[in-house]
Amino acid sequence: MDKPVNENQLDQFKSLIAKLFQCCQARMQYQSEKFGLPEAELRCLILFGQERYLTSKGIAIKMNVVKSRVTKVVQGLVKRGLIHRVPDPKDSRVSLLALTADGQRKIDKINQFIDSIHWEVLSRMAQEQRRTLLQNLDILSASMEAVKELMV
Amino acid sequence: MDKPVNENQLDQFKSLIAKLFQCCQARMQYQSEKFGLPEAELRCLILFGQERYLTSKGIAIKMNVVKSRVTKVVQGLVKRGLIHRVPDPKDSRVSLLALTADGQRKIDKINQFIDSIHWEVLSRMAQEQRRTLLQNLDILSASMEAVKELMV
DNA sequence: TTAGAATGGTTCACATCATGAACTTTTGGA
DNA sequence: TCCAAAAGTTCATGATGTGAACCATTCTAA
Repeated sequence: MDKPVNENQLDQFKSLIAKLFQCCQARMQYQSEKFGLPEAELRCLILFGQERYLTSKGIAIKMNVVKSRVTKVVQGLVKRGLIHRVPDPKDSRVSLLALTADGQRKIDKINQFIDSIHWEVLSRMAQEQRRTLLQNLDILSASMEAVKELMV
Repeated sequence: MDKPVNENQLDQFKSLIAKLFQCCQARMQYQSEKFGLPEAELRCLILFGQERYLTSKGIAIKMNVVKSRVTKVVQGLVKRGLIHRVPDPKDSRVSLLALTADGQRKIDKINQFIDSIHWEVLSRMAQEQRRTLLQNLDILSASMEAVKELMV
């Protein structure tokens, strides 16, 4: 009974996704500039919003990046005084990373900015529209996630 | 009358967008691997799907990249035998770039892959769902586009 | 209990992506 | 005709990322 995906839908979909992607990229570039941090360091810093202490390994997993890369990024953030190392009392191989006061302030400002951008996007539509949009995005993201798994 | 954006919606929205973005990124990495081309060269190659001839300048604009970068990318594609240069008869400063037969074959395969991925995502939902999704994405993309303009 | 495997990090070499300045050649306008 | 603008190239620099080699330290199994 269900009609198959047609050409038009496919093309429209491709172009919409491409636009969304570009907007996200532009936002990240902008915010890197605005806060004077390389994109990777900014992405790393944000992780500390969720957890008080992180290890290099943990960061590598969350950032989906190899551990030697994390070494570099963390060095950058330490040099900037945004995070600092504390030795892990349980295991002397690892050092725990945590925000400094400066880092906390920075992260607050960054999160505020990110929220404001997303808020701005949502606020341009009516409440009802927002609700259905989120429903649809949820379905889309599940579908994309599933296809991504096939792709490995 | 309209309720304002609430915390929950905002967080949900942020996380959905982040997921979509990651899926797109993963797809591009995968396809770069699959076709044995650096991401930038692949992105450049695809531009030739729309137009028969491109100049370095035109590529720079479409890729949103500085012209010296284009020089490098084009060199790569020429070295791989996927595109070739023809002198512009009107202006000897510019060389026109065009696909070789190999390049045409490559681009066909790549587009087929891209279509198949997008098709796969869409085909996981019912026709009616697809229709409303596309409508919603259209609204979203317009809104994001508008916010992006504010951001410059 | 102690040798050897596994784990957490660092360093280094390498590749890709990207910018900006300096430069060459050609074009086009005052 | 001369000079500014435009198209490309080259070069120096920096960010992002991988993978291999290497140290410590910790865990495990004979």
